[in-house]
Amino acid sequence: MRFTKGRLAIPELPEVETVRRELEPWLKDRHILGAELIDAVPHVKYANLPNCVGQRIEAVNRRGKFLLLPLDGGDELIIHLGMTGIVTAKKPEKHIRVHLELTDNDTSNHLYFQDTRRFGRFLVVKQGEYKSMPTLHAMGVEPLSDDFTDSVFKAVLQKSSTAIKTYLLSQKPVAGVGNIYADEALWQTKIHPLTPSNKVPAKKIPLLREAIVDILKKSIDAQGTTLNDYRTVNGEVGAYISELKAYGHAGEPCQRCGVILEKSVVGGRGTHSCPYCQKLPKS
DNA sequence: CGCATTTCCTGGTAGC
DNA sequence: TGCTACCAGGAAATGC
Repeated sequence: MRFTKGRLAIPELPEVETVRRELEPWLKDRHILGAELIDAVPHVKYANLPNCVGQRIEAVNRRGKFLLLPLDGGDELIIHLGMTGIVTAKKPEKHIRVHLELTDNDTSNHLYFQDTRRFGRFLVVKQGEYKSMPTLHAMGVEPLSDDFTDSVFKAVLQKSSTAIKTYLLSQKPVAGVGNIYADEALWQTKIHPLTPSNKVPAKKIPLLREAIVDILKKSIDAQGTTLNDYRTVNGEVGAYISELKAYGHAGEPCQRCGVILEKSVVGGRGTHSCPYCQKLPKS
């Protein structure tokens, strides 16, 4: 599969972090004056939305791919972009799910959440209470924090025999790794996507950890310098896309060994890997 | 309980 | 050209 013109940029950790940095100066310390649910959507994804009205946004934080906005009344606004979620002050023409009215101190007092494919979430919980959100509740360590060490990563990989690719996507071993970066990190470190997590060779665990960190950091840098408007679907190729070695390159020669890269399905997700470089460990 | 599979949803696109 | 069928994805729900 190739990146075709108009293809959506899937929000992974680097793009969500870019969004967070944009939202912070806009939203921090504003009061929410009104909250309107625009479209008929599964209620659970927009639970308790009216509760945010009257509260002040204390911060704009990120946990994995989730945006967490603590409110001064003890609640927390959670935003997940899913595949197509866009947070914007400019009213979109279609697919608006939420409209917030904010403190009226300039022209940016309206917030719209647009979500074409309805995979996103926009809900209010009591601060830190993620029981209704199993992925967030069981979220692993932040990859860009000092807590993401070799020993921590090794310990969590020992806990599961699930395929390493699937386990990474579960967000349990480390937060924020999506389909693209999972494929990239596994290609980089020559690990077969189906390798049981607890069978990843010990010597490769530090390499995988390092690859995840490096790729995410590099991608954050690329997003920050290349995309002028993170809110829009950008059909042009972003800088990080040109760095991809595996994702989207099935049918092309591996840049390391020249063997044709394969496309497969792992855990129900499109998976790109090199049949020569990425071998399953003998067992 | 743990792991695997299915579901949600819509626009783009391949194929006829 | 117009129609149908299918695919992509993160997280939750369901199945085994």
